Amino acid sequence: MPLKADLDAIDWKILRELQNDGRMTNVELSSRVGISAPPCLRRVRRLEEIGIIRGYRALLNAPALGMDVVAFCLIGLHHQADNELKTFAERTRGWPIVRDAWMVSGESDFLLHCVASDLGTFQTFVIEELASAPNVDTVRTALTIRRVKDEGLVAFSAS
Amino acid sequence: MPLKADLDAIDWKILRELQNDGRMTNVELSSRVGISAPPCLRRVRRLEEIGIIRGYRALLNAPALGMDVVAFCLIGLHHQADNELKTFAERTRGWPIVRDAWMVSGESDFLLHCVASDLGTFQTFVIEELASAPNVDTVRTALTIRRVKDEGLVAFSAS
DNA sequence: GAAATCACGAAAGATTCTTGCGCGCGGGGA
DNA sequence: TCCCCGCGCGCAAGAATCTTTCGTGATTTC
Repeated sequence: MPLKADLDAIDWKILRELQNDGRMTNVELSSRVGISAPPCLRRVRRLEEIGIIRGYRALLNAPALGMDVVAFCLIGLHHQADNELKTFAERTRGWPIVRDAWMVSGESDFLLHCVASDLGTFQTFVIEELASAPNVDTVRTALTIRRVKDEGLVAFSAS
Repeated sequence: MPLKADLDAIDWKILRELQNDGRMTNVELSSRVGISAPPCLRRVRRLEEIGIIRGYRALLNAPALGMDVVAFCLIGLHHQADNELKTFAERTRGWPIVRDAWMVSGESDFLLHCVASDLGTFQTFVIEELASAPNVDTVRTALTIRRVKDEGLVAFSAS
């Protein structure tokens, strides 16, 4: 997985299109980026193989699935030694309510993106699991009201 | 977009599979969930039409694309009247560095997920755009060190 | 109990995927 | 300058997939 891959303008167009619609057919994609289907497919395969494209995901509507609570938690630990950080990171992977987690620098050590069916479930999780976990010092919570912007991870210029 | 759709066990399996691999072919998907291809495709189309599936997205490797800085910003506003919130929400949509944004309740009013090519770009954005924006009171920043967990938005039981 | 509704699965045509191959373009080296 | 080589595109064809149509069986409704 090279940290710097040489991508031309067509590669960037492919990435932009697949970030907007990851299920687009290859012929549609090739038409949009201006080449024929076979080289387009070869480029996509290459981008997958070198790790530029990490995978594909359906985006789900959490409220419609009965997941009414989306929240972020900022966690501060008592001790930030390397193995302590790894231990907590491993713990987050065992909590289904935690969907994404980041180790961060700043006022907190971890940021957790949480989804739960209702407020009671989330509060129980925060009190009985999160705040009770070893080495956890502070837990700050931000309940989401609504999503305001939802683009892919990488921005593309308007070319 | 009904808030409560009636989904059976097969629908849930479909959602789980497509959340893990949104580009899976329909025959592969139908095989995994245990039905034949035509009804499987009809179910996927239905899930898309009623808004359970919001779309599909390729997941990109930001560092490999020269995006070395991923950070979260917690924003507090001076005034939280409805039109003030809408104004700031609209502003976030015009900032390419901001990839996702949430309106939140708690100590802050907004949480921004930001991606930039380097620290200088990000700092310039924070100082000259974010903190300088009208009505912005506080800006707290958490630079990410690494991603610790990365699942889809919705958790599925092990069935 | 009869009729209607619903969803599944087989079959077939249309579309897409995937591979193999020939061509043209651009970059060294004699 | 000319030749050779490597790279990537696009055509074409076979394989796989998508998508629709239709018949059947199960469940529900009246």
